Amino acid sequence: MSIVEISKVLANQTRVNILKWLKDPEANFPPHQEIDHFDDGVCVGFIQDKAGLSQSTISTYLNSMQNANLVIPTRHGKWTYYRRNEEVIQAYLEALKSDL
Amino acid sequence: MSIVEISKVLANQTRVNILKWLKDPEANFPPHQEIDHFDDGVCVGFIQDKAGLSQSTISTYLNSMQNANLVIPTRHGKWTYYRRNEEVIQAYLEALKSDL
DNA sequence: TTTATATATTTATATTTTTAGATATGTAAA
DNA sequence: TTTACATATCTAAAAATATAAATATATAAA
Repeated sequence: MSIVEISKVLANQTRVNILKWLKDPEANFPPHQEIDHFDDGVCVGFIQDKAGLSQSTISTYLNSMQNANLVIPTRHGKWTYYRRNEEVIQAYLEALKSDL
Repeated sequence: MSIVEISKVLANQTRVNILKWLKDPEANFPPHQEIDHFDDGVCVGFIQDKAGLSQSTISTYLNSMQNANLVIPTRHGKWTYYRRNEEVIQAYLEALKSDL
């Protein structure tokens, strides 16, 4: 986990928004139909609709966020759900607080 | 002060390094000759030497950091000294903690 | 075992960032 | 009032990023 790598992810408003939205899926997304919870996060399609960008762009963003370990993907059938990786996010905040 | 704007500054190792170095000028830079303190920060030339990048690059970096209000410039004679803007840095950490 | 759907990957273009050389500007000293 | 020096700005090229269309892949349903 590097400050610079994670800062690069946060240097884009849509990616920051995605992280914020995933803090409270119930408040920010409609209920899933396949499953009745957000335990594994939110499916890509919902995130795409909310962000208003193309499917490929959102997939690329989620991939970069996953590479930085900021989100965790879980596949259920046809869908991939993404949730926040709270430990890494917290570690980043701590690293900033002590290093920066 | 926006999370995205400041994150863009932090998305570069040299700029992060500069902020870190400015936390402890005595430890990271030789003493100034014109003045005998670091109260207003460190002159551009010292930062440039330490970073090992060109003068114009460092000047550009410092300008972008100043635009984000992360550093404060003070001119003394021929020299410009840069110091951290602790309030903005702290506000950024708080914003991240609550928003992110 | 086709077909439909969700997501990922590839390809491509436009924009932004990085970086430095050249030049300009501000200031102090000669 | 030139000159020297510190820093800023301008210009430009290379690299990275943003973004989407097209295509591929994975999975479930028909």
